[in-house]
Amino acid sequence: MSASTKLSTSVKALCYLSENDKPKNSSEIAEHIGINASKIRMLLSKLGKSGIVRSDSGMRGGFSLAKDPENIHLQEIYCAIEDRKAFYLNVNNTKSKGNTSSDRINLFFLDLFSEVQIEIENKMTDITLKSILNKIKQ
Amino acid sequence: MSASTKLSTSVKALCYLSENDKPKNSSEIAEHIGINASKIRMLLSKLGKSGIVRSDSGMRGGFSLAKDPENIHLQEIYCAIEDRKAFYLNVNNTKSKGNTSSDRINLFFLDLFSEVQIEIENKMTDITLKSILNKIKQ
DNA sequence: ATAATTGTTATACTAAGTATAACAATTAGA
DNA sequence: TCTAATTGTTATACTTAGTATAACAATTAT
Repeated sequence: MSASTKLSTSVKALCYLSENDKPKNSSEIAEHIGINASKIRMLLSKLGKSGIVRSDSGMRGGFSLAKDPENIHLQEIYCAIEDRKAFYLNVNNTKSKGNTSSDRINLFFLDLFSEVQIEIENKMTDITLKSILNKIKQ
Repeated sequence: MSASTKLSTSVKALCYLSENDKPKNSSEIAEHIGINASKIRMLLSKLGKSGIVRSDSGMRGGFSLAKDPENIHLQEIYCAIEDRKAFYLNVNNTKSKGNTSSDRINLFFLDLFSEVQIEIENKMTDITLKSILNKIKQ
């Protein structure tokens, strides 16, 4: 599952949870989104560790939002489900970490991609689950 | 080869060509960059079709820059070597292209990613091969 | 003719992504 | 205490994308 797909899938699950007071189990969420229940559990388990959702094991268990939608930021969701930086881009890393022209071009691109990275992070920090809910509701 | 690796590899090749008046063949370029000659030919062939490099077949053939470094933009290089849009991100596309909440969330992310896309393109349009050469030379 | 070269296709292999299943651990309720 | 429902995690099988290289027809200078 690509980083961007994980992100959109997580948001779908969180939007669904926001519509319900009672906990929803992974099968219900999975069916609503159209994705496998194991996968949704893997994602929501991570969101649980970051304190975005609450999960209860056992009978009558399930998932529910642990915070208000206006206090859940896209950036926070992303960090919860992904280890590496958002939309990480690579350069062809040469063996030498010296100072050849190839090394310096790699550095140039790493800097450029890192700038892009920061811009994306800033953009995501400004977006809350609440604002997404407002945009998508009709 | 990922989009970002193709881009950095192409720039390495173009920088190398800019240092030389005489055409360089794929073996020389490949050895300088530390990559397979076939691969470099695949990339430079595309850059040739976009008029960024000139390629001559046959004995004493090879590759050379077809334009001044100040007239070669990163965006142009990217478009030459890549069909799809830069750093394309996906959402989990549901079967229905209807108007379910999942569909609307997909649209939200497609819009967001498209904004990011435009910002990256603008950034790349401002960067010329000449400016990269200046930055990396010592 | 010959040798060097590009442009393109093909091959073999590895890594990443996708979809799903399996099951121990946990918990509510009979 | 037993049972059924549930999470959290690991495992499996399969498909797709990425990586590295080779092969060879077409082209061209000598």
